[in-house]
Amino acid sequence: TMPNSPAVPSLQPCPRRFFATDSVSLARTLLGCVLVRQLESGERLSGMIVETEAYLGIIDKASHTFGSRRTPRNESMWAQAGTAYVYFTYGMHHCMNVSAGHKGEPIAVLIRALEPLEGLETMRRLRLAGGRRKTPLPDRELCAGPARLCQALAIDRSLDGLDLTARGALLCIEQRKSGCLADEDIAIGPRVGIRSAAEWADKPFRFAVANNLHTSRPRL
DNA sequence: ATGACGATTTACT
DNA sequence: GTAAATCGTCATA
Repeated sequence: TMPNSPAVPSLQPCPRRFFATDSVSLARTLLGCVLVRQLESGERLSGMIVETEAYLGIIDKASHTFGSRRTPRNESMWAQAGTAYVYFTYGMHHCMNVSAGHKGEPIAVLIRALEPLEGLETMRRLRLAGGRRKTPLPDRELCAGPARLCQALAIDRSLDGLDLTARGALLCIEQRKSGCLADEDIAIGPRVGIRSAAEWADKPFRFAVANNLHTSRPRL
């Protein structure tokens, strides 16, 4: 894809201050931004962020840092804003978050779905390589889920702790020069896959680009 | 050392 | 709708 192709909006790297806010605000402003993965081979994979979830830290029963839990695994959630927090779960899946707030405040935003933009062919190959899928893979399922997008963009624990604002980083986020989405273009609902979190499970901390077809199930 | 669990995905009934 | 796949992580001992 050419640098200023009509398919990709005009972009600029998100600066530190973009991430240094509460996780609900960041979850909303990340919608429409582009997650870019620079492969070691030099190839560029990217997709527009179309679905996110906010995790509010020590008070949030659904958060990995609930009750100030601090372990080697979740250390990146405590790091400065704009740090990648990649964790491994269910014995086979990776999920990617972006830390928010400030250093020492363990809040983050989970990236749940992307609309693929660059490197679709490589994404398809990566998605087939890891999984045990037998049926054909539609483009709208390439990155429709937190573990699916990590598989498609080759994101694993080796990228945990990465500074997304560093120049030339293997992983970074770019924002549209035209600004963030309008409120009416954002769909809101409860977070997915949270057990035993009672009242926190129902809070409206899941956000998606309204009417976008590349989001995960259940649709908002 | 051991055991329970998980911010998921896939296939199948 | 249900269940299996699969193992790092963490709490308990």
